[in-house]
Amino acid sequence: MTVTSVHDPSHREALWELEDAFERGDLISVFGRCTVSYEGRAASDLGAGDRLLVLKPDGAALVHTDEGRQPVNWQPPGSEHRAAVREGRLRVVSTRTSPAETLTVRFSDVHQLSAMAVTGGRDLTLHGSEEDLRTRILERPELVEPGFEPRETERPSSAGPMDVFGVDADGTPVIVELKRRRVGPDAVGQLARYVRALREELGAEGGGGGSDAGDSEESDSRDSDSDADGGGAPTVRGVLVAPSVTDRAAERLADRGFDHVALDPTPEE
Amino acid sequence: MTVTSVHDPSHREALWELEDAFERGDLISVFGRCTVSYEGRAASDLGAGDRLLVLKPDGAALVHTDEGRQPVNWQPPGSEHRAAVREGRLRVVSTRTSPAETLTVRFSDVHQLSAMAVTGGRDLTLHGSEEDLRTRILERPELVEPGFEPRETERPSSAGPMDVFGVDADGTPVIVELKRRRVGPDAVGQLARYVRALREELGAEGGGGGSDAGDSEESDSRDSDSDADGGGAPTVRGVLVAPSVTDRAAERLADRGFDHVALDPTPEE
DNA sequence: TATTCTATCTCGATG
DNA sequence: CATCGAGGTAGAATA
Repeated sequence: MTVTSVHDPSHREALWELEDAFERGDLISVFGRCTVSYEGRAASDLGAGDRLLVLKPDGAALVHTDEGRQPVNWQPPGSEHRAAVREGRLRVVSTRTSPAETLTVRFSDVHQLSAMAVTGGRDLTLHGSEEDLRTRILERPELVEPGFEPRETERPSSAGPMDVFGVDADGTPVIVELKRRRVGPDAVGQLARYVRALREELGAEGGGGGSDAGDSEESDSRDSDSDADGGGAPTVRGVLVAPSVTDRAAERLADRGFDHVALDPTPEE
Repeated sequence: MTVTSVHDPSHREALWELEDAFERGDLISVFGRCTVSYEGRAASDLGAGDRLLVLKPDGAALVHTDEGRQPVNWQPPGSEHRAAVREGRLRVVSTRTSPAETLTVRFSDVHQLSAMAVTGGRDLTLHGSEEDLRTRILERPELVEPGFEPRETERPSSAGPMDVFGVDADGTPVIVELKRRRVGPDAVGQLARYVRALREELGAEGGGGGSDAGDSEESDSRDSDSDADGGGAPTVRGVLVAPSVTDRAAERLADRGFDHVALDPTPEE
């Protein structure tokens, strides 16, 4: 049988089952009353209570209470689990290095322990991610605007890689920033850095402007005012593609002369 | 007994136990072979495999494989769990609204089902958080620098509340930004926004300068060059308190004339 | 290994 | 309800 399970075991019985399960590489769940302490990147203590301890063969450990999506305490994958009986009580310790951290679970009662050998089915297919959005736009560029032609994805710049780079119907360079969900002002800032970087790049190429284009990501009002269509700086358009934007983000988009295209990562159902 | 547990139940038996456990408000764990599908903020499908399903009385649902700290699929607290047998198979569905999302787990085999009534011990005490760092600095301001006097925490500004605001030995205003761990350039940007906001505020108060101090968070090189000690703008110092900074962040700190104080949230052991 | 960015982030505070 | 920021964020991609 793929599952072993003991109900109200003694602490010693629980220890035997745990060690066997570690040996087999099982996925383990333990119900019991316990205290939990953690020390590592931070430190925490949790008093006695009924909880669910999950131990995975990859080294992950999770302590769950009856509330919340997050475990109340945990240990990341790559940790090592050990179990022992001390003073007649089951104790499970999970440790890892870099950073050094330790999770200790001390049981006063073990109510139920189960272990299962896990096989197969690790291939999750997720739809509706930012990559889906990129795919969708490359297949149907007119969703951005009529006449838009994608030229490159992940085009490098001094401000990092742009999501999509292309030209509009007039041949003007367009930088498209993709977000799979509603965005705040930070996304506009990101787009602004790309636009500024490309303006400097094209300016340097065509005429006088920006030197080696290094670090100053946050200065934007150097060649102020004539942002939208070319004074001294070359024209580069910025388009933010996202399902929606916050009010602040909309203000900033308007300030910068950028456009927003409302688009979901998945076709409307 | 606080725990009920069935080994290799029929799908109908599993359903009965589940419904009883829902009724009692138990914390539930189910081992079994299943497929999982999610639809809501995104969409995903997961083929057949052995997994652990955790159902919480607060509505949270977690599907764990043998790897990773994160569940492969989940539903947040506030969802509603329902169970049924369809075509002879146990099916668990967890739904919530706003946003509308649904998690469906279809079992081909149920290996083990346990349910426990959970009591007590929800009071986690965590040490080493950003708040600990703030407390530590307020108690020992000299850790920032000799002569530093904290005046306010969470002082409001047009760029949001500052972590700690005070004055240095010369009476110069100092903005302190706290981070509990190693920081990148983003934290410097955050600090820069506070400093700029306060300069505008003080400038408007004292003399001519900045108008209504609204949105343009990312322009910084307006009164360039004489940043560090007063040209036209009033002098405001920025100090970043964190255990360490990345190279990029260090460059930016130097550019802005800001200081870095290396400090952990907890006293060295 | 270290850094950067995304996430069905989660979670809490706040307007 | 939306927004904002912290997190022992986790996890992936990248240099």
